[in-house]
Amino acid sequence: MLKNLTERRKQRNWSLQETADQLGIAKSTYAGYESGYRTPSLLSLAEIADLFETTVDSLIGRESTKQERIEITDLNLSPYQLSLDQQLLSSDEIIDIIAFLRTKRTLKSSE
Amino acid sequence: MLKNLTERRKQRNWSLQETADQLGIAKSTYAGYESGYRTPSLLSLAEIADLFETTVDSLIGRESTKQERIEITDLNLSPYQLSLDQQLLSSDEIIDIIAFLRTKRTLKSSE
DNA sequence: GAAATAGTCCGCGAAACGCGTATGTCTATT
DNA sequence: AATAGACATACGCGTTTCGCGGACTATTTC
Repeated sequence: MLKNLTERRKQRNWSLQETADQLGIAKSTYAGYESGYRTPSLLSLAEIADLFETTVDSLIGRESTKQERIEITDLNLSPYQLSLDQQLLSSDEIIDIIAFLRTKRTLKSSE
Repeated sequence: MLKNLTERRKQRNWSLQETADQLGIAKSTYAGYESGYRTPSLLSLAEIADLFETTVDSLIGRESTKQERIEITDLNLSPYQLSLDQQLLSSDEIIDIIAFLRTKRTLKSSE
């Protein structure tokens, strides 16, 4: 069940047919998504998100977790960049931090 | 095709079986997602995103245009927490990082 | 009212899913 | 060498769900 799909479309004054045409699918298919009778393929879902300028997470109603955990080793896979004193951390600095922290944690655990 | 699914799992040192168990699906099903041979249902996809603490958009490779900058000195004011190897950084560790990096930067700039 | 437009519902054939099972690889043990 | 266990990969089946075209209904326009 996609969230607010009808509202998004109506805000743009698009008909079911116009919207379906833009997505390259049948009108009845698109209508099925709005009514919840059908679930789009992932590809279609991404296209719908593009068309309505939103995220897939938003369309499927996934709440953004309040306290978001960022794994330092995954930084390059994430949409985040760390900075210190307004200066972005270089990848070398990130590597240094990882090594530094791991060393500290090893020493700490052997006490 | 889900992005970096294998890498995400391996970083957590989970086997295919463990991961599938957490998701409540068959191992071969989960393996199919990693290899790209199968596409999960939306419900499963949301669960996978939850498990790996990421967004569906990220999993399907929709680029988030936001490259969000996180200032380390402001971490306690932000909705983010940093972790290393799945273990949250303590406030002492954050302080250590700040000191460590500032020292490195000072040395670097005096060369 | 008639015609055009927009929205809803249905059932079919095709596609894709989740599953259990079989097989392969690697490591450790006997 | 043979065996066992853990993990990963591949396959094919039955079931489910999809996208589609078209029929039908509702709304708008003239």
